[in-house]
Amino acid sequence: MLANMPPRSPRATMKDVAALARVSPKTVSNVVTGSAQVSEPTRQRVEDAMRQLDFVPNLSARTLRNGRTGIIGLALPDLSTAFSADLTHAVVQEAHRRGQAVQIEETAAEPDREHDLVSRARAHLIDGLILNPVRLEDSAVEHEESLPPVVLIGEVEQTRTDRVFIDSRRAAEEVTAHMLSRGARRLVALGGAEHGERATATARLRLQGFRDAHAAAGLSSAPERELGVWPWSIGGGAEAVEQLVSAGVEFDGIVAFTDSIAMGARHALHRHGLSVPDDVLLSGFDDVEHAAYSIPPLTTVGFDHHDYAVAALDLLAARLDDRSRATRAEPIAHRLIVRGSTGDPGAAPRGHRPA
Amino acid sequence: MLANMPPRSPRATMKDVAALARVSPKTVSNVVTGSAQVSEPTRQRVEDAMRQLDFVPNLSARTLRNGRTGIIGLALPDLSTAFSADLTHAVVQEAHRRGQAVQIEETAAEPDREHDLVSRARAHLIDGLILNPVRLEDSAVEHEESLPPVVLIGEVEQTRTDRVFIDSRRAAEEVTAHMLSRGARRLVALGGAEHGERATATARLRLQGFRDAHAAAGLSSAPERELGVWPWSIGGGAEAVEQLVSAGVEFDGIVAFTDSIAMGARHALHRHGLSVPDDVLLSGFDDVEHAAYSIPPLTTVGFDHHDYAVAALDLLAARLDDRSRATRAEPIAHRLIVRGSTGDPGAAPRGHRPA
DNA sequence: GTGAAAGCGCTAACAC
DNA sequence: GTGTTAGCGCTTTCAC
Repeated sequence: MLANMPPRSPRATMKDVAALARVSPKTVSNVVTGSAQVSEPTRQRVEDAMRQLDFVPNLSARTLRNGRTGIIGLALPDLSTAFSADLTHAVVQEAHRRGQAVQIEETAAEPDREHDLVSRARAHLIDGLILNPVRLEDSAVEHEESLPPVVLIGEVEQTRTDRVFIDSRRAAEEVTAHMLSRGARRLVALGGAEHGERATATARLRLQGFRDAHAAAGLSSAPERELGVWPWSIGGGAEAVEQLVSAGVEFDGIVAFTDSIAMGARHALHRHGLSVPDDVLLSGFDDVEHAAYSIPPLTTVGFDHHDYAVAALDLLAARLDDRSRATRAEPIAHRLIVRGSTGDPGAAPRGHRPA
Repeated sequence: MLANMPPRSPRATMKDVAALARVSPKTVSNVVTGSAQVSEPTRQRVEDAMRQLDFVPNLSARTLRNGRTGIIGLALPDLSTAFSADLTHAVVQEAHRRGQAVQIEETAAEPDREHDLVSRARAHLIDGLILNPVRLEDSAVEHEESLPPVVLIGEVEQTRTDRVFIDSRRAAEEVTAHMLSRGARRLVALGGAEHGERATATARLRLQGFRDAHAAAGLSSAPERELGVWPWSIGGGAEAVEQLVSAGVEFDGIVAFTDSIAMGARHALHRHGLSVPDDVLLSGFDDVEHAAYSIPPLTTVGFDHHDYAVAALDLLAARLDDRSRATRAEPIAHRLIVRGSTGDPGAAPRGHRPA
C-alpha cells in the first residue's frame, strides 16, 4: 500500500461515483445496498469507481432518509463491574455479527440518565435500547408515554416492554437451600434491600428467594442478616461485611447477590481472620470468569451471558421490525454451580461468633 | 404524568415547532443549539411549542449538515477484562460530561476490525476513535493512507497519531526491581512475547523493563521464564502457569503483565500448592479494583484510569477541532503499589522447585 | 435494469 | 434578533 498519498480531499459521494461510472446515483445506491438487481457490467463499473475514489457511504445521510442508524444502545448501571464487562462483551460481539454497532451508556451515576435515554432515544442516534434499569419504582419505562424500542434486562415486573430475565427468586432459593444443606444456619443475604432508593426488583426477588428457602427448611431468616449493599461492587461487598462484623452479628454463611459483592465479602472476611468455607460459606451470582478462579472457587448462580445477549438482541430486532407486536418476556435458564466456597457435604461451617 | 396517551403520530420537526411558535425554523434551531442570541419572549414561545409537541431533534439531520455525530468510538481488544471495564467506565463518564456518546468496539476477535474502524470511521457514524491497538506490526494506523481522528492507547511507537501512554518499560523495571529486592531470583515474566502475532508493543516494552531490572541488579533473566500469554485474561494467566509448572521450570516470583493475568496465575499456583507470597511472589499491572481486594492484596502498577480517559478525550477533541495540528504523545504517571503479594522485606520466597 | 425528481430534518451563509 | 435560501448525501417514489 502506498504511503503518504495525499488524502483525496473532499470525500467522494455517490454522485461522484455515479459520474465516474457513468450511471445515476440511484444505481450506485443499488450496488451499495444490494436492494435491487444490477447487471454485472454495470456493477463492475460502479465497484471500480468506488474503489478508485475510496468511497465510504455516509451513514448520516442514509439514516436521515430511512430512519435507522444501525446503532443500538446498551445502558447498564455500572460499567466497571465484572458482570457489565461480560455482558458488554457478549452484546458487542453478537450485535456486530448482525451488523449493528453498540453505543454504551452508564445510568447509575446520574438519576435522569435512564429517563433521558428512554424518552429521547432518537436524540442519541440509536434505534433501540437494551436497558438494565436501576430501580423499578422510578424506572423510566413506567412513566413514559411513548417508548422507543426497549428490551429490559432483569426482573422488572411490567409488561410495557420486551424483556429478558433469569428467575432470580428461584435461583436465590436454590443457592440458599444448598448452603443450608451444607450446614449453615445463620445465613446473611448481601445485596438485598426491600425498600428505599436501592430496592431494585432483582434485589427484592433474590431476597424473597433467600427467605423462601429458609421457610421451606422450617427456618426463618433474621432481619439483621439481610443487608443492603451499595454499590453492587467489590468495594460495596467488603464494606457491608465490615459493618456486619462491627455490628456484632453472628453468621456462618453469606449469600451475595453478585459475584463482585462476594469477592469483596471474601476480602473482608479474611481481614477478620475468617476462613471460607471453614468458618463461613460464601456464594455469588452471575458466574463471571473470576468466580471460577477465586480461592476457594466461588459457588454461584450461572447463566449463559451469550444467550442472554442473543435473546435481548432478538427481541430488540423483532421490535424494530414491528413496533406493535405483543411484548414478550424471555426467560434465560440458570443453574447452580457448586464450588469450593460452600464447603463439603457434612462439614458445617464454624461460623463467626462476636466476642 | 398521563399514562396510555397515544403517541403523537409523526414526530414533530423543527418546522412544526416553528409553525406553532410562529417563528422560523432557524430560530428554533438557535434555541435548541444555543448558537445565537434569542430574545426572551421568543425563546419562551419556542420552548413552549417544543414541549407541547414533545419535540426531539433529529440528530441524523444535524449530523448530515454539520458533519459531526458527537459519537466517539472506543475500540479495545477484549471487553471482558477488568481493565477494559474500568477504562470504559472512565471514558463513558468523561465523554458524557462533554456531551459525547461512546460507541464501543472489540477488536481482538476479528483481525480486520481495527483496520475497518480506522479506514471507515465515517461509515460507523463516529467522529473519531480511541484505539488500543492489538499489535504494532499490523496496527492499522501504520498502513493507512489517510487517518480519521484517532488517539492511540499504549506505547505504539509511531508519530502519525496522538496517543496516551504510561511508561511501561520503566514501570516493569520498577516492579521487577522491587521483587528482586524482596529476594526473588528466578522471576517469571508473564505476558511478554517478543515476536510473532502476539507481540504487542506493550508486551515488548514490559519485557524490556523486566530485563533491564535484571541487568541493573547484575542478574539476567532466563528465556524459559519469559512466557507469552494469550489472551491477557484470567484464564490465559492460569493456563500459562500450568504450562510453566508442567514444563518443570524453577521460579520464585511472577511479574504478570496485567492484573487479570496475575489473578489467573494466583489460581494456578494455589492448585499446585504454592503460596503467595511465601513460595512465590506475584505482581500485576493496572491496579483494577480487584487487585486491592484479592488475597493477598496484589502488588501492581497503578495509574489513574480517569486521567487516562481525560487525556485521551482531550487529545481527540483537539484533533477534531484542528486536523492538521502536530500530533502529541501524552504520558500518564504511574506508580508502584506495593501490597502483600510481594511479601515482606527480608523474607525471600521459598520458590517452586520441580521434583 | 436504470434514471429523474423530490425530500428526509436540519443548519451555514447570508440577508434584513 | 430573526428570516430566507440552499443544500448536506442519500434513498424513495415513479417513470421509462
